[in-house]
Amino acid sequence: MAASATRRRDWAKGANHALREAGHRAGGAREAVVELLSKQSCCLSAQELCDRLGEQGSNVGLASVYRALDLLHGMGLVQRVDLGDGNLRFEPIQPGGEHHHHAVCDSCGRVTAFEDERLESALERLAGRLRHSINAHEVVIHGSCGRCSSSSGAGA
Amino acid sequence: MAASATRRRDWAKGANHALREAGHRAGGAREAVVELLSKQSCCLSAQELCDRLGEQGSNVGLASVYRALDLLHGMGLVQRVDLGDGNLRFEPIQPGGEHHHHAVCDSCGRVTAFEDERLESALERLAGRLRHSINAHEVVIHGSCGRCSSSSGAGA
DNA sequence: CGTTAAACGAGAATCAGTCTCACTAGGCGG
DNA sequence: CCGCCTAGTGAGACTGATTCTCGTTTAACG
Ligand SMILES: [Zn+2]
Ligand SMILES: [Zn+2]
Ligand SMILES: [Zn+2]
Ligand SMILES: [Zn+2]
Repeated sequence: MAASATRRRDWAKGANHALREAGHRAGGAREAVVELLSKQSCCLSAQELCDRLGEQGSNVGLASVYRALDLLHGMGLVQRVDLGDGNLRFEPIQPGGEHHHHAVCDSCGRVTAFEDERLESALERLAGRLRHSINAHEVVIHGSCGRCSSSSGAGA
Repeated sequence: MAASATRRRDWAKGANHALREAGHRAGGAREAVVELLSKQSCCLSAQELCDRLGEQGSNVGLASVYRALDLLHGMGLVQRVDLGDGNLRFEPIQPGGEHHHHAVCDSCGRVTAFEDERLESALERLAGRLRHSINAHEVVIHGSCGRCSSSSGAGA
């Protein structure tokens, strides 16, 4: 989908702009993280980001990746995703609010992203019933992916 | 609520029974973990469980706590709760499906448990729309708790 | 009781994430 | 264009949660 590619490019542009606005310099490592992040369709761990940057020739330190992610997270530009395997992952937050959640297959470990409009509105309505404002929400489903559940017992 | 106390006792009984059925011996450490877990209204970290057991006189090793939790989790008797603070927490899964989710205050760090029937049914309906079976789900809300949001701008 | 292997406790090992520090380089006035 | 100042950076030390290891304990079963 071309629209999504455009959106990602916009996200990178917006993120860099926001960083400038907030008084941050244009460091190479951080821009590399932003650019790589903008190309992902789903979440990556800090280590994965660091490795991929290395493969691309940008030798970015892991600490810088964490620094950049932390900053971006603090500015509401990326969300942390915790799939329960002990590794935090990160993905861009689209300004339009478009986002997805994750389903983890407990048999094969595969992570599937899904969007669901009804779930989102259910979560919005939930806000009205809680004495707690909702800045962000995270939903993680555990179960068997289509592949594993069709092949009968889904070996652990 | 007495019903809930009964349910918790039932959970402990059921968990111990399931462990026997699965061919596990009745070890003191594991039983202590099960019993302590069954008394909690919300999730605890492994370290907290270990500390509390120590206070009660049961000198249970941290490794045994992890072992027990891992086993129980593998048997679908406890759920891991990840609130994003780097500590996994654990709580019993009630066989009846009654459970709650968690809202984290990004200002003060307080964790609030909530139950919401409508959210649960929304999640059940979601299952029908995904090519992914749902064995478990986890919802974490981030925002400001009632206390923090009432005191004006709720610091980042 | 004696045998056997699961369960246990203590501490070592691992590993994601954070912190430190000397060094590099972006931004800016001269 | 040059040099200063500080934010940004990379390597590696550090931390703390979780897992692994290993010698000891003890439940289960005859
Ligand atoms: Zn994703
Ligand atoms: Zn699968
Ligand atoms: Zn609060
Ligand atoms: Zn639920």
